[in-house]
Amino acid sequence: MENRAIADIFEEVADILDIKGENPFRIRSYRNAARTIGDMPSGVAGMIGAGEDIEKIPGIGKSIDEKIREIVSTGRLRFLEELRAGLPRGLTELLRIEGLGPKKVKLFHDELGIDTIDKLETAAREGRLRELFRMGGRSEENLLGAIARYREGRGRFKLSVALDYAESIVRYLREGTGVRAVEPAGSLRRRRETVGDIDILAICGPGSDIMDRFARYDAVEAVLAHGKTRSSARLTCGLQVDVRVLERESFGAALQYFTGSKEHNIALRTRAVDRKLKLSEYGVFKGARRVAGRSEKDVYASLGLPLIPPELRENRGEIEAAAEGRLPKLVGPGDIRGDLQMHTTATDGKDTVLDMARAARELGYEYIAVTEHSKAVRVARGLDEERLARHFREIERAEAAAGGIRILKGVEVDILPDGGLDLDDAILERCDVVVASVHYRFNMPEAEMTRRIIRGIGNPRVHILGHPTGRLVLERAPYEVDMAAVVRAAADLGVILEINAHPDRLDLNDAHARLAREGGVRLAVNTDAHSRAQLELMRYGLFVARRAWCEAEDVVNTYPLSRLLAGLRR
DNA sequence: GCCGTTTTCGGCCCGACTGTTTTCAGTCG
Repeated sequence: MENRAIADIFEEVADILDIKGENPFRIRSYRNAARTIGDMPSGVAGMIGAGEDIEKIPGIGKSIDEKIREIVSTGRLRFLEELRAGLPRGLTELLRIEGLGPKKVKLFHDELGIDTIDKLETAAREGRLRELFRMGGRSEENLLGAIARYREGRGRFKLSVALDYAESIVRYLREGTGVRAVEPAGSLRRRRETVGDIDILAICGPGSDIMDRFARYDAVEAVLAHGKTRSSARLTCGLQVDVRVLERESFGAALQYFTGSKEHNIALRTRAVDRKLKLSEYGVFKGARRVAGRSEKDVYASLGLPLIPPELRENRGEIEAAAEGRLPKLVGPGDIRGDLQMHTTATDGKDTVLDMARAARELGYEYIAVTEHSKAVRVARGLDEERLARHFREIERAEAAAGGIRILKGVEVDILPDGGLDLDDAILERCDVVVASVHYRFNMPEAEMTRRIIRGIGNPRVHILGHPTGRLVLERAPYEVDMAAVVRAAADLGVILEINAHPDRLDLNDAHARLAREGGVRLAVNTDAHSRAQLELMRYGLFVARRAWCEAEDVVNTYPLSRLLAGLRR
């Protein structure tokens, strides 16, 4: 039984208790437990099998411990089945509609028998909802809009898309009159792989035109709200952007608050309460007196903490680590000395080896590895043994011509369905860097895919496992693979796992990368660039590495060339 | 339901906004 499945069961329990109007703190306990289990890197089922004490995990007490054991041993939870018996299945789905919470779901169900989204839509269209207590025509309109958005299923955007817009809007707003500061916040600032909307905070002097200026931004499709302190607009791409104007005295507290995550903020406010303080978006208060708020650093300091990097603010142990002075020194762009996966005109890349090498040198790199596809990747005109050998001579010529950068001879060899590799050992022996990846036959059962990958990296010529789950952000689910088993194998074999920096891949994701790091596996952050310009996508991979708590030491392409090469030989 | 440097009971994060009201419940982040 997967952690995800156990977490989903507790989420459903919480949803039903919510609709039933149960004690909100009891409900929160179930939601906390769901999140804790969903985030855990190792399988709860396995831990129980190994005799570990689940009840020791914070947020899991006697009752939930017993329920987890029941789920793991029987695959079911009687408590949930009893709860379900009391109400129609569609009711919990109604909670997913924006603006609809447990109270209204219950009201609609009790008064009008609404238990599906279709019935809700009909009732709203027929104007029957406005008959109910505290409901009106406006509420019906809003619900119809929310239903439409829910059905469209949109709402999240890739970080790269949102970041491009956010950076452009921030630059644009900073040029306005009377604008003192503009900073993006939200999940964007935490560098989550997808974001739902963009939050921008500003400090303005008197007579500032910032809100009018924002409304005139050329990608704005519709202004949804236009006030003195908060404006909201939808861009033509569908992204919603909120701009808030704040007082300088509370800017740090607001930046902290709007950066989140919600879970991090709740934990932080609890810490404030423990210290007889109150934390809100306006500052840290002792009674009525503000003791911090101007900068984020002050806010954290007033709670006895160093500044916690935004990427870590997920309430996944960062507050405890900060309190104990063991926050990681996160890897950053300045640490990167090279890039270990890229493609050129020899296969499906747009630029030559020499162009790529010169562009990498411009970025200040000491080395790159050129890693063409192998022959199994037909669409990319992948190389066979003979063409790869000829390609190595081109690499040598390019290295001489580029001057001052080492071009490692590499390949991205396919891991075939049976776990064999797509090229002879003899040619792989001649490579400085062998990346092994899966590119087709994704729909295997988990056990088979896990065996395939572990056998693939078991070939001692392989140095790096490329994009280890094959997912494409918001487009293609990862293939089914037991990542904990792959991490154990990589640790035993000394194989490096890749964080593919391409913003469409970001694979490994943050949770898996952290699992790898904690399992003693080293990582490589590679762009998989197919053009010179794409070499600059490195930052997205670094965002993932940072969210995974990685330091420079965890990432092999921060090493000087000699250390890198010494570490690659197996 | 969980938790404990106010420790086995009595707490549990905070404030704004919306739409409906004439004083506020529900929802959101």
